[in-house]
Amino acid sequence: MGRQPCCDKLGVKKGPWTAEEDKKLVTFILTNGHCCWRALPKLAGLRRCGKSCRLRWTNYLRPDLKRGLLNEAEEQLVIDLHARLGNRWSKIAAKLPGRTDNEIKNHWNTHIKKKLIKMGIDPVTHEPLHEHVTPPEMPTLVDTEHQELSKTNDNLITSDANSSSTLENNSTDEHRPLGPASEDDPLMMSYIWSDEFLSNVSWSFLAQGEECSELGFSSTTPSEDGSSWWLDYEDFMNEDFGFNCLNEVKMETLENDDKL
DNA sequence: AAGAAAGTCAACCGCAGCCGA
DNA sequence: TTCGGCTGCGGTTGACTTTCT
Repeated sequence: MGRQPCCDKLGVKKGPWTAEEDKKLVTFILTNGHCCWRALPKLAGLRRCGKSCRLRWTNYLRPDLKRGLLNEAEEQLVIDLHARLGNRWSKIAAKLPGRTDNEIKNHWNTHIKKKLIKMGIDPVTHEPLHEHVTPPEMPTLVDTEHQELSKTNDNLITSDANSSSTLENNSTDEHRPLGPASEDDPLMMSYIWSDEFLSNVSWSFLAQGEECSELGFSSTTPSEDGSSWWLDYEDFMNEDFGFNCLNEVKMETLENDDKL
């Protein structure tokens, strides 16, 4: 017998998401929120399982996500948190605004792990791998790491409002994108955050409002300009997700809109 | 230029925990 | 208290890209 599959396997698509699917998912969530992931694909017209939708949204489509590699401050924070929490990636991700557990996990496995090993530190225990091995970097990290990290972490963890800017300021990557439509993003993301798409979202607000009320979702009043859309979206995100960093994203987007 | 090897990361799988009936 | 459904989490896979030979 065994466990019931999370979704009906028949007719459920797997593999990479297409731009069309992304558009459907984003439009639906922006319009309706995610009531329950299991029902969402059907309601959104997607041939995906709810799990897949949730993952796609949380790891890639969420508007508050930072794109690009972790900067040094974030990396140090991950190392410190990993020393305390172990492989609890979601807990670690919770301390890094705009980062996902999957992203951090991948970065840990591909970059940080190797970096630590190279420095003679066991990435699992965070202890020196061999007592007699003291590479040049070792004293720097072992002796000063916790002092520095403590300072860094205090800044990063305790100040929600400043966390993003702190990270940005510490970043060595001058091109780190602030908003979702960054130069690193694929064309689809550019489209999603383009005026064309945003106007389509407004269409969706109008078109699906009736259906939403039938389903018991909260429907948002559509608006014709992008700024108002962001205000609605911000409310939605704050209420449903508790996101605070949208102000930054919003401002960035609005600034870009002004420039265009 | 071409094939192999290594690196990266999006996505999937299955388990654990929570919650309501 | 037990059971079943749902969500979230962490481990893993595999496709794609980049680097090396």
